[in-house]
Amino acid sequence: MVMENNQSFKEKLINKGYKVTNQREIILDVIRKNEGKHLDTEEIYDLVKVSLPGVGIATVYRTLALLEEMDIINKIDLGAGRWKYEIDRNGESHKHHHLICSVCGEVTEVEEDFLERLEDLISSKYDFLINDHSLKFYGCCSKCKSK
Amino acid sequence: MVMENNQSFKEKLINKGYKVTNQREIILDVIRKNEGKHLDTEEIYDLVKVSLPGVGIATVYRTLALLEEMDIINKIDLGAGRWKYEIDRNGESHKHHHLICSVCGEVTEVEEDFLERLEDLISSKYDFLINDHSLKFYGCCSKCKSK
DNA sequence: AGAGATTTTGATAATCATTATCATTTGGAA
DNA sequence: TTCCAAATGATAATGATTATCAAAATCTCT
Repeated sequence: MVMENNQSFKEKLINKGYKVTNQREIILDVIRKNEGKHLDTEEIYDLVKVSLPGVGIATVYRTLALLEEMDIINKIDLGAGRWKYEIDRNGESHKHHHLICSVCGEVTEVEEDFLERLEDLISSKYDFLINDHSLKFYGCCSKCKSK
Repeated sequence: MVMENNQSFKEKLINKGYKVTNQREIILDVIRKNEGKHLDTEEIYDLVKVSLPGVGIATVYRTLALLEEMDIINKIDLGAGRWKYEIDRNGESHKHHHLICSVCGEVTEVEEDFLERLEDLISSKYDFLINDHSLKFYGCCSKCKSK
């Protein structure tokens, strides 16, 4: 029931005056063990129920909001009403882009950032202070192309 | 009640076997007259009621879906559950980006596209056929900066 | 370890946006 | 003008998320 690298999570909860509960540990564990997939709330709920059959969906919503507030996870908006949760990597989540396959829905991460020059141009031309960006490419992944 | 440049809209409706109604003409007119603003369904509904007090919200939803299907408007996903409708410009809607102010919510269009080189890199490296992209910058607009 | 104060949880009601249903009205061809 | 299919408006249904609240669990203090 207890998993790797959650000592710091426990400490963070205690430091903020929150209580350490089985539900919170298991929900974070499910997100950690499924990095790379893009799970929605219902899918996280189903996976948590494997370890904790009596868990309520409201607890999943509450815990996801808590983890987001604590900067442990980020809610990544994929557009078109789709999103996923992923572990926060020291605020570096904006350093990658997403390829979203319109056929199978697969989401691939592009671990690069070529936008610095464009950001400089835009922030001077539009007098806009850029804090973050989101870049998504929609199309057809290699697997679906070959079918 | 009748407005400029809706001849082609009438023709398109007739060509597709749809009927020309006051509701459809007024809803498209409201969207045309408010280009640049980013209206959601409720705001469009309120503006349509000025000319057509008895209109139902369901008709607004139905007509927006119809206009989208006919490629007359595009639903632009701004992320974080926000979106706007804009007139389709021959499929060139992806040729601009959006600056979204986190303070006042203002949406500014950036009428440029610097992503061609990046698209080439990504499509070869990831074997992904890119049909469209979405690029959004989040931050603070000039008006909010000066406050 | 046990009692007590407080937080968290699970069940479920409430909410909000959107979609479906259906009787009535309307557009447009004959 | 008549007639039928399509469109509309009112409202019920839906689905996702949030709020409520009594019961259970956590953690502090002894």
